[in-house]
Amino acid sequence: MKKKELQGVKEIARRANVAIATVDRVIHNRGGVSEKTREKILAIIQELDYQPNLLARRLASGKSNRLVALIPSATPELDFWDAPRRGIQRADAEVRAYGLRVDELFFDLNDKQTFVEQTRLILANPPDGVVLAPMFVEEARAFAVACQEAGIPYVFIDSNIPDLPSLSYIGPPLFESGYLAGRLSTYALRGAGRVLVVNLAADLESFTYRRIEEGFRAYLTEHRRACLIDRIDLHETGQTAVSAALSAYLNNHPDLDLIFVTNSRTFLVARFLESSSLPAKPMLIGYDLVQKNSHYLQQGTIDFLICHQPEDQGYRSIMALYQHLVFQTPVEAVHYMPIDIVTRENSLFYEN
Amino acid sequence: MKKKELQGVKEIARRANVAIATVDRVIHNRGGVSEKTREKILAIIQELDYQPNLLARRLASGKSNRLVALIPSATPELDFWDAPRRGIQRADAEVRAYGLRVDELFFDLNDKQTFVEQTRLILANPPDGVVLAPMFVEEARAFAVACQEAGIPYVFIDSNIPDLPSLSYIGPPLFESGYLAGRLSTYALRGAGRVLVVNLAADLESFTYRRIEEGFRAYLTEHRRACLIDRIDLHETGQTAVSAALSAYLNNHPDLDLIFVTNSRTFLVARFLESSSLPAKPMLIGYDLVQKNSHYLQQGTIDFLICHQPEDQGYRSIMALYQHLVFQTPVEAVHYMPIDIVTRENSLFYEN
DNA sequence: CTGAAAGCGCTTACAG
DNA sequence: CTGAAAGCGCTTACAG
Repeated sequence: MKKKELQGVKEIARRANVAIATVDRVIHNRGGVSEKTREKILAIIQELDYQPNLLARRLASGKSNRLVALIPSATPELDFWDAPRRGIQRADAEVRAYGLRVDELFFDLNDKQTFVEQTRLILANPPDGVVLAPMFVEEARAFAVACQEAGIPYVFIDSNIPDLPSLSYIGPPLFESGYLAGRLSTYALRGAGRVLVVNLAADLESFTYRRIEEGFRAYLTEHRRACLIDRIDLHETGQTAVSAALSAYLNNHPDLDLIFVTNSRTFLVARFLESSSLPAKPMLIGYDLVQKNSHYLQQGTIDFLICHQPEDQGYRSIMALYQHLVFQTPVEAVHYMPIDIVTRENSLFYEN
Repeated sequence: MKKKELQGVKEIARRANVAIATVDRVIHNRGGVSEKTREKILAIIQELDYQPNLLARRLASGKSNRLVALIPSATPELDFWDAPRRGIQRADAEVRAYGLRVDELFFDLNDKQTFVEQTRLILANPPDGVVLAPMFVEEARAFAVACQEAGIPYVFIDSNIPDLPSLSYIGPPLFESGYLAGRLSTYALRGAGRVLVVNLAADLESFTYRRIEEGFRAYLTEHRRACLIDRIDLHETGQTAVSAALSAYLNNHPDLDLIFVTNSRTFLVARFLESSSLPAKPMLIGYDLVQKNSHYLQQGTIDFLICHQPEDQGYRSIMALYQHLVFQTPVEAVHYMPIDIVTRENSLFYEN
C-alpha cells in the first residue's frame, strides 16, 4: 500500500522536522521561532508553492467578521438607496456561510445629526470593516479618521472623499459623468442654446455636485462655446421650493432648452414641468432610476437618466471588504462604475 | 464552569439521543433510518433552525467541482470574448478557495467543427457543470441534450436557446435591445428616413439576430411608419465582402440615414465608411465595445454601441453554477443583462 | 437500522 | 523557542 501523502502544514512540518504549530507560527509571522528554522520552513513553503486552505483556516479559527454599512435610508419619495442596499444584502447572503456578517445602519439625508449619531454607535462597538456613504463631508471625514485610528478599514460608496486613505472608493467617475450629460444635452440644443443646471441637496458643499457640474460645463465649453449656462442651487428639497425657483427662472427665460439635475431628485423638476404649461418643454436630464424618475421617464418628461449601477456598488463594497479581511487580497483603491445612459426603452432591464 | 454548548449536528444528535452519523443520514436523505428517529431528528432540526456549516461540510467531504466554460475564442480582430472570459476568471479566483475549478475551452466562431470537437471532449470527461455560448444552434442543442442525459447542469451565456431547460440564461433581452437601437436611430432620421440593417455572421440561423432585428423594426414601425428599412445578410465576415456589399448598396441608395449592425462586427462597416468618401456619413449603431469598435467610436464613425456587460455575464454564469452546486440555491432561469448605451464619452469607464 | 472513530487542514491554548 | 493534543463542524468508511 502506498503511503498516504500529507498535505499542507502537515507536509511542511514533516519535511522541516518541526511541529505543525511551528509552521503555523511562521506562516502567520507570530514570532517566537528561531531564524534558522524559520528560514527552513519558508524555503519549503516556497518549494511546495503552499496555498493555505482557507476553508480549514476559517473553520479552525472560529473567527467571524462583522461589517457595518452606513448609508442613507430610502424613503417613499426617494428610494435610491434601496438599490445599494439590495446589493449589500446580496453580498451578505453570499458570504454569510464564510463567517461574514453585515449590519446595516441608516441615516437621514436631511439630518446631519442622524449621521453623527450612527457613527458614534458604530465606534462604541467597533466592527471589522465599514461601508460608508460620505454625503456629509465633514462628519464623514471625522468618522473616517476615527476608523483609521481604530484600525478599521472603510470603503466609500457612491461618493468619495479623495484625500482620505479609504480601502476603496466604489462609485462613479464624477467629472466624466457630467461630461456625458453634456454630450447628451447637445441633442436638445438649438442654435446657441440655453441650459440650466439644478443642484438640489441639503448639503451642497459636497464635492460630488461640483465635479459633476465641472464635467458638464467642460463638455459644453469644448463643443458649444456659445451656449448659455445658468445654475440654481437649492438647499430645500421640497416640491414647493423647487417649483417656485423654476417658475421664477422660466418666467425670465422661456427659451430654455435643457435642464440638467445633478442628482436623483430629478423628478421634482419633472413634476414641475408636467404641471406647468410651457410652450416647448425643455429636455430634462438627471440621475438615477428611482421610482419617481422612472415614472417621468416613461411619460417622456425626463429624457435621459444617468446611472451608476447602484446595486452593484453595494455588492462590490461588501465584497471589497470581504476580499480584504478574509483573503488579504489587495483591493483596488478606486473602482469606477460605468456611466450608464437610461432611456425609456432600456429602463426595464436596468432595474433588473 | 458552565458546560460548553454543543452546536450543529452534535447538538442535534445529543437531543435526539442518536449518533452523529444518523443525523447526517437524515440531513442528506441517505435513507437507512427508521421513520421514527427520522422524524424525531427532523423535528429538532426545525426547532433549532439548524443551518449547516458549509465550510465544515466542504472540508470534511473533500469534494470539489469542476466546471467547463465553452466559449468562442477571442481573436486579434474580434476580442469580444475576452470580456466574458475575464469575468469567468474573476469568478474562478473567487470560488477556487471553496473547491470549484473552471476549465476553459474555446471554439472558432467560423468553424462549427471546432465546437463539435470540444463538446465531444467535454462529454468524454464529464464536468459538474457547463457554461455554454450556443452560437451554433443545432450543435449546441445536441450538446445540451447530452448534458441533460448525463445530469450535467448547463447555463447559456450571451445568447439563448429558449426551449431548452438550461439552469439559466444569462444575457441580453434581445428584442428590447433591438428596440432600443430603434429609438437611438431616430436621432439620425430626417424626414421619412432610410435605414439599413446589417447581419454579419457565419451562422445566420441564430435566433439572436432575428430577435434583435424584430425589436429594431418594431420600434420604427411604432414611431416612424414611413421609414424604409433594408437589410443585408452576409455569411462572409471578411472586410472585402462587407465593403463590396455596402458599396453596391450605397450606390443605389446614397440617401441612407443609418446603418444598424446587429453584432460586434460593426467595425467592418465603420472601416468601410471611413475609406469611402460619402457626401453625408450615415449614423452607425452597432454592438459591443470591442477594441476595433472602440477605435471607431472615438473617431466618431460609430455613434452608439449597445452593450450587455459581457464581463459580468461571464462572472454571473460561473456564480450561478456555483450557487447551484455548492449551496443548492435555486437559480433564476433567466437573468437579463442591462442594455447599455455606450458613446465616446462613457466608453472609458465601460471597459472598466 | 445504528454507532464509534478517524479525519478534512487548519488554529489554539497549554506545557515545557 | 518548540511540540503534543484537542478541536472547529462536518463526512466517511467500517463494524455491528
